[in-house]
Amino acid sequence: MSAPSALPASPLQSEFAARLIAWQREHGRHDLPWQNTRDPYRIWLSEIMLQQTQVTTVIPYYTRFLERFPDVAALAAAPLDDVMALWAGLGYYSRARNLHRCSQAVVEQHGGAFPSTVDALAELPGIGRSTAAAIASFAFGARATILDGNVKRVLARVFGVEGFPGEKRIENAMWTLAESLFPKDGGDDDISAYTQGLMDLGATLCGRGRPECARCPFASDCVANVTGRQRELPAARPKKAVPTRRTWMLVLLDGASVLLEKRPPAGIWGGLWSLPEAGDEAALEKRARAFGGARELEHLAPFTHTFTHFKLEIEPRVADVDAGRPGARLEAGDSETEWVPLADLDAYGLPAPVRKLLDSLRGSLL
DNA sequence: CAATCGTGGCA
DNA sequence: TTGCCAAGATT
Repeated sequence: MSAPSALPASPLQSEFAARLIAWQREHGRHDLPWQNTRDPYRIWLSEIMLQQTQVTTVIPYYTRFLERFPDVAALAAAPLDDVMALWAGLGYYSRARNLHRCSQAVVEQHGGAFPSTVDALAELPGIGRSTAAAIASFAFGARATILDGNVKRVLARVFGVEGFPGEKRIENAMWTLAESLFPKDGGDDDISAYTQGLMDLGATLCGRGRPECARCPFASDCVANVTGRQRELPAARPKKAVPTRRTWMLVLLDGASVLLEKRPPAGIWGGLWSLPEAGDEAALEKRARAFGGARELEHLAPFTHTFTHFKLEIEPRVADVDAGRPGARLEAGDSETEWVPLADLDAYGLPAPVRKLLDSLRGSLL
């Protein structure tokens, strides 16, 4: 076990864990909904939801999810559509698909009990190295370090790690550093406090905006604080141009029912229900006719939805089913479609902008 | 290994 | 208003 060659040795390395554990016990968070349990199911669920997602966003989803699926067997037995509906709005929907697959793997391959080692956990869908370490350390007291966004920020500042942490070489160095800092001894409670302390320090005192260095247990040793470079560490992500895509969405109404189309299992909004789309006005008119819609498409106000990697300009169109036309209310093509009463939309997993669009429409129609 | 994959909050 | 990115994993 040697210090990472790319990083300078710090006198802090031997004291880091003990100081962090003490700080966590005194000043860390102890009452989040997924704390004060060693149930690997609850811990796993929270860790998956918290991937790239802030605590305040997760809490209501977590509560609802646990009510509906109180244990891994209940989740494994549920239809994927039900899981997607509960996940809708939380984003990164591959997490929900992998969550469902993972629950079934736990039931079918592990007898319904989560494995207790980092390596076995990391074999499961949706569980990578850091999430495996979080679950294993919280639920089973395993001696494995996490490395999430909080830890990267703390390490970059305290130890002065240069370079963008998303870059492979920098991330590798941080894994080595994080492992070298893990407490050499201590029981399960110490390990939990340590792992939680890494997260708490990054999420509370050492946030991205204005770190509260005066309250930090590492203030006197922290490279960023001592050199006044809190704003420059960790290095920012390299900027990239954000491309714009454009899509036409069809709100096809039959009375108080709307036509939904299930999205492909992979790609953006994979596995959610959405509105039928087309790449231009004429193609959407053609699709509307194929579904039994009237010829005239009413224009609604276009709007833009911004993703991390691109902007999507949405051109919404509304049409009614042409009741007098033979073959009205068809379900054409090989895509999966359903007519859904507007009052039942809550049971369907819709993309956030589609949810907003239909909610506003429902308000004006009813 | 760099790109992909959501959404909402906040500076 | 715009930019930035949060308890990352997968391909």
